[in-house]
Amino acid sequence: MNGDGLPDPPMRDFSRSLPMALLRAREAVMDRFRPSLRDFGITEQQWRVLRALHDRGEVETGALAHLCCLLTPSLSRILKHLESTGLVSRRPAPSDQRRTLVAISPKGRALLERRAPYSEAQYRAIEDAFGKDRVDALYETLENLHDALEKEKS
Amino acid sequence: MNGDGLPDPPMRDFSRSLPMALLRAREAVMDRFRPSLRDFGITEQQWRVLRALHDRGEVETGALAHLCCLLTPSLSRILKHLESTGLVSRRPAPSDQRRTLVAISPKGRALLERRAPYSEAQYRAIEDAFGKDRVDALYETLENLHDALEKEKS
DNA sequence: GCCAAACCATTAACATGTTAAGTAATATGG
DNA sequence: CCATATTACTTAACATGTTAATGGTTTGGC
Repeated sequence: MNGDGLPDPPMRDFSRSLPMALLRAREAVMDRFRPSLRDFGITEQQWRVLRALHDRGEVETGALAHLCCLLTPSLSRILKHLESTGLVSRRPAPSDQRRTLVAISPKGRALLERRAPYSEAQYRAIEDAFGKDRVDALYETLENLHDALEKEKS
Repeated sequence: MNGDGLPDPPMRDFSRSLPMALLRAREAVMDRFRPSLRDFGITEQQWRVLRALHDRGEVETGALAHLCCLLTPSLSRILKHLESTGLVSRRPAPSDQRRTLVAISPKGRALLERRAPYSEAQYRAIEDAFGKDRVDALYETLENLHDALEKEKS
């Protein structure tokens, strides 16, 4: 009871956890990509960083974190690692010494282009297994959910 | 070029990453739940464990990991922590000394029941923002995607 | 120009994710 | 029975997730 004379609403079934449902689906997808990531000796997050820099060119750390869906403390460590292995380079922004500009190196670009076909092959396998139209619809649903929840934060 | 005289297919746009789309949506959802988790001093993963044990009673470690979408090394550390704070108890299975049975304690159940209303309130807010029918449809899509990708592993 | 506030990145500390190796108990073939 | 393989869980090692604190930079008001 909760003071109004009515019982508390029952706790939802454990199977109806939205974070778990999203996580489970994501893990099923990642299972397809992990083998080639492992073969190329990089992590999922490192791949995201290389991928973003390849598309966008030189990017500030904060913007890069947002693009890759990483928190800046995580990105800070990841960049330290990628820089030490020569896959990216960093330099302070000329106009604002607080900011750091990050760019992919030729070595990083080469790694990206070697793995890309393996990644694309898995995307095709996923579309074959689930249907390209359903995958496209899922992208849209997920973006709409994200937007609906972000909007409320104002 | 790749040997057949045709150019490699272009790399997909960075915005079309299924792992990232699932992660972004999940983060938007988790942003709603993190404040109360923090207030009650437990992590998302610890909550999942308590939630599963509340529903299922005494469960073996391996089965618990599967239920909570955790890897067994992670669960091993989580259980050590939950046991040290008195929220769960462990005992060897009588029939097979390799197996460990885990159960929620009264203290764990009390914590669960105190936080549950905050969790439920956020589920209602999410359904209000996105629509209950669309949330239900998303659960089904995610489960179907999971099943379609798992089926191929045979 | 000066100082407090805001900003950007990093570091710190603890918890979990991921893969590989280790340990103890049980099942299995001979 | 016994040696072996298999199973269930734990440890280990390294990378990331999460929150708080730190340390330079810049901005804005004065």
